[in-house]
Amino acid sequence: MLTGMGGTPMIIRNFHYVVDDKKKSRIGGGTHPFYEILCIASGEMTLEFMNESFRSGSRTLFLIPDNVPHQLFKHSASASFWYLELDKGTGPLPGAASFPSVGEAVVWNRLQCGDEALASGPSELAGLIAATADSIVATMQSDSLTRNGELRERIVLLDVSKLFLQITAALQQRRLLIAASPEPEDENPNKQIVQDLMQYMENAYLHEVKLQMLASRAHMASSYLIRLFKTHTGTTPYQYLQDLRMNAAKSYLTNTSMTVKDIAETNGFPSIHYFSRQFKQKYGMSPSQWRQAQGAEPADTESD
DNA sequence: CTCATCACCGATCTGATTTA
DNA sequence: TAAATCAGATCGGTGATGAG
Repeated sequence: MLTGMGGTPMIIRNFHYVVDDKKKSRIGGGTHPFYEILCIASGEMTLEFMNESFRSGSRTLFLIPDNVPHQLFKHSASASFWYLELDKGTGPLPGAASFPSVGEAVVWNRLQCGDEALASGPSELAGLIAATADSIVATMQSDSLTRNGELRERIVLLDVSKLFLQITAALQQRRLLIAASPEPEDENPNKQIVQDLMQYMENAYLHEVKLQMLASRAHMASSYLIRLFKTHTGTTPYQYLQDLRMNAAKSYLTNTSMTVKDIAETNGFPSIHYFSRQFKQKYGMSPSQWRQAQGAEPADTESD
């Protein structure tokens, strides 16, 4: 563990290096309260997360924030990857680093699927990030540190903080590049406001989000905000929020045995009644019927 | 006990209009 | 002409209730 200046420290909950050559395409996923760093070492895989599919090959580093449902699929005959699960704790991270938000993780994961993936990216930061990721896995697998688990954890957590700082720098650099490019759309301050609100909702969708909160955040009337939001995204703020919640809930139905009531509460729905009705409206069947149709395990009394 | 449905009330959305 | 507001329509959110 890493002792900070106050609060509970960040700790490593789990590390695994996986070599998978089985036929099954779905090789992992679910949801858990730990921040996860996932690195594909070889093969081609898809991460499904926040209603997006991120398909990428080897030397890719994905970020999966805590409590965000996700699934991992393999496309090549064999694949190897490692993942590190972190309990965030409440204390500060070394070097004033911070865990990338859900919105930042989405942007980062998108970059991993494009030309700027870890190994092939044009920026030298990509090389530094790859080196830090290599350092993490090397430390976790180091024979000489097996007898001193606490020291190994401290070294890895320092690397994790360093990795987050490097990723933050890469995202900042990316933002500067976008700001400098002459795309007329990005000069529109309203689009920036809408993007800010989308990011805010991606971070806060598990809690109560009121239109009035969004309106005061954007410094405009709620009715005008809805119009603006729809112009840029094709959907309303509330609908966007509901989609985030519904997708998260669907993943819980598939990957856990939690009751529908618990899933509704966990994903920001105000009541099971409302969740159930919305679900049926959207997918044509009740949550429990949908779960059965997916072949997922039925709800039990123990929640996950 | 869990989940689904119904009816009512309030929040959200949209068309019309005004303002700068 | 774009930005902003208003008022009415629509839909989201909640409590009560019943089925399995």
